[in-house]
Amino acid sequence: MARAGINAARLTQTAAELADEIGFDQVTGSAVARRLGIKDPSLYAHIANARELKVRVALLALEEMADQAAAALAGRAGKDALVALANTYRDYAKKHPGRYTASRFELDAQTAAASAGPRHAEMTRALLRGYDLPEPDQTDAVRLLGSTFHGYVSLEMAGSFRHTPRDADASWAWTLDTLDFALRNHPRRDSPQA
Amino acid sequence: MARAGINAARLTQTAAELADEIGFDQVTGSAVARRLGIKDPSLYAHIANARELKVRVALLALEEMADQAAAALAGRAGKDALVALANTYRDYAKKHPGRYTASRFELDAQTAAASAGPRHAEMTRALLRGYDLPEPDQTDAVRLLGSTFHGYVSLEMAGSFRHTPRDADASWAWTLDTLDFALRNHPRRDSPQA
DNA sequence: TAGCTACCCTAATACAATTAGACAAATGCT
DNA sequence: AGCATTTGTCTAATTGTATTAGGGTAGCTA
Repeated sequence: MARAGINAARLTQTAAELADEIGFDQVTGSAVARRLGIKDPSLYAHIANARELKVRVALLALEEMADQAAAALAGRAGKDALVALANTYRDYAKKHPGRYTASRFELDAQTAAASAGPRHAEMTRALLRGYDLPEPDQTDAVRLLGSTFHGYVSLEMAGSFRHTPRDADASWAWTLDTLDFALRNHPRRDSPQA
Repeated sequence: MARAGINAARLTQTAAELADEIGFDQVTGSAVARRLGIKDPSLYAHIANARELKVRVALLALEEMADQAAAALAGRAGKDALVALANTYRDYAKKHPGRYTASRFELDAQTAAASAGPRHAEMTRALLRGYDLPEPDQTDAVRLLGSTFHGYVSLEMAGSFRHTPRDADASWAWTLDTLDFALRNHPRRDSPQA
């Protein structure tokens, strides 16, 4: 049989496309093999198991999002930067729902540490420098922003906002306004007294 | 063969327990049947398919959380109520991680409408009356709170906060402080001019 | 060009989901 | 109690996914 020219990157790419089409949870090694015109067992020349395929899609998504976030943040600060970062995630999820879901796939500690995951936290932290928060508030704010962005995107993706007439874009804008307001005006922790 | 005394409720209960032990994604009809000492095909006398089992666990979780939220909110208002509601979700997720994950399982529109899901939104809305927001801000705030609560809980559950020394409880408290502050002080939309 | 390695295949196993059909247990009617 | 019906469980069988073992060849390498 002729060589099919498969490698782990192509499997990952195909799995990512499939995820966006049919949902990350529906992605299966068999489906990927089928789409590439190879037999299931051939997968195992390139990946260890089906889980690795999902992990690779997760890593791809984290990296794509981090790259897009970095591009969106370039040259921006303050609320501008906040909005740019937030929209990067939301837009990515709209365009690549399967990959976005993949990005929430649970990685083991080492894989997570080596992934683009930490870059996201770093970018959020960088953005927050514009708000001049003392530690540990800055860390808390990183968590608040990550939580709200992810929560909003995932609820919206799940359709939770479709039952109320209010436009999801408008609520999103209001949410970002509110976060910006809160971070700018949140009572600062007492500075150490003299 | 003797009757095993199975019904849909017992299947659901068992599936929920299993979810908390091994993770919602790992719950399988076979595993539930195994635990109950029956054969796989016997499941189908009680449920239509494996998806229904997951849907039922999701509905159970939504209802348990709604009941606990209602109890926690009783007699509270303002920030007190906000904290009580938020902690209900976070505590439930800590105690029942599999069920919590199940509660995010995507339901079709009709099932979702008939579920306890809407109660959650109503309770959040009720709580927000203490903040006296005009519409559509109130709706936006419902979405903000839902997003932040869910986002925080799901990131924490996924271990995203374990890599930074800052205590997750402390960040949570700060987050709730910040939301309360934002909702109390957020610039109100202009009232209609005379 | 002989051989090595990588890659793809077929064959086979195991587990999950599901359907069909047999049969006994519970239920209910008379 | 006696009989019919419904219900709950089983065995057998099918399909799809994940995975291992082992064979054969394409294409590089010496």
